[in-house]
Amino acid sequence: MGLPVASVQQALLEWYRKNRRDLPWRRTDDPYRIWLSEVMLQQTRVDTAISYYERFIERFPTLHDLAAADLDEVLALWAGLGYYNRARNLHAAVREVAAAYSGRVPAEPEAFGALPGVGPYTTAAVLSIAYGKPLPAVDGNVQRVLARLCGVSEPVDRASGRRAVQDAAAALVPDDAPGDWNQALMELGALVCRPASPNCSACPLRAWCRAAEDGTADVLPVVQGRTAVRPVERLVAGIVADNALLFVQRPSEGLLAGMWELPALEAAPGTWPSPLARERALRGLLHELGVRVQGTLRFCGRTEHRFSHVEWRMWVYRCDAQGPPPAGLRAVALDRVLALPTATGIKKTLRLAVQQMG
DNA sequence: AACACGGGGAC
DNA sequence: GTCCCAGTGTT
Repeated sequence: MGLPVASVQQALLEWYRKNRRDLPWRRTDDPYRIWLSEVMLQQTRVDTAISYYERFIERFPTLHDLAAADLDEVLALWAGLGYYNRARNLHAAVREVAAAYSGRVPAEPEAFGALPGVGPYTTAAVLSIAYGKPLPAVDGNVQRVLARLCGVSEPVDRASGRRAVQDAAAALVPDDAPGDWNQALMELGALVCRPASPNCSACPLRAWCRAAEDGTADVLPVVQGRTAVRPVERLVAGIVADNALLFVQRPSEGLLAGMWELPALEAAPGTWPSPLARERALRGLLHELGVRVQGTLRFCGRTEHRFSHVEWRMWVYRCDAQGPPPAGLRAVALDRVLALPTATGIKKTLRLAVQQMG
């Protein structure tokens, strides 16, 4: 690699000890809490995760508290954070630790890394921070920092580029303070070696940085690209019966698996080109559900929600119905709807539907 | 190797 | 609008 490893380590660790942010999970040495923070931080910014982490720890202070909890309550605390399989996997993993390891988070990479939701990054991060294991934790920040530091020009989301970064990370991780080192690399990526407009003049590694020398900091890391977002139109039915809104449950697999939402129709853009077409489609849905509609369908408004791979373009309607909720539908009192712990994409439709009731 | 899987903040 | 974040699991 050609890097003076000891000098680089010392420079970055010194910078970290002066510039590290005071984050809640940095005030503990409890492996469970460190693990929770790492799961919440997967594909999630620090600022977003903090309040969720605080609420979670308040409700589940120990691993055993979480293991003893119902999944529904765990998911309710996770609502709005996204990637809900993280919560399911963590809950299952914690139960496994409680049962198979009497509640002690395993310190061996093979055992810990075999738990659901624990991949290579989380294994290295948790075991280095909680147990001092010298494992290189490579996340998006580290990928960017090392691609620039070492001048990796291959795409970092391809095998060759990923391997180059991984090798660099393995060569750099120190034996004595691997947890601080891994966090220092990530902290540098978050505060200085940012995706856009990196602050190279403030960087403790500038003297050794290939990208700074070559002037390529703004083009590294090279990423091949991601798959396009697929647009989907949705007709959403706010059905009011007996002062309550009717909900249906999403399929147990896939996007927002198992969550409750307002009944909806989904199709490719252009399927319902006119108000009449939308109303006719919705009437069909209501009939299928076994809802006895009373009066007219009323348009409440449009809203959009972008996921990582799909975009919902929604029309929200409301109507009144009579009789008890048909099988499979669940009634929620209007004044409780907006307090429901649910995904943001669903919450947007609820706000529209309830707003129009006023 | 490619894709599914949330949501939001920065530009 | 675009990018991408303290990634993992499935196919």
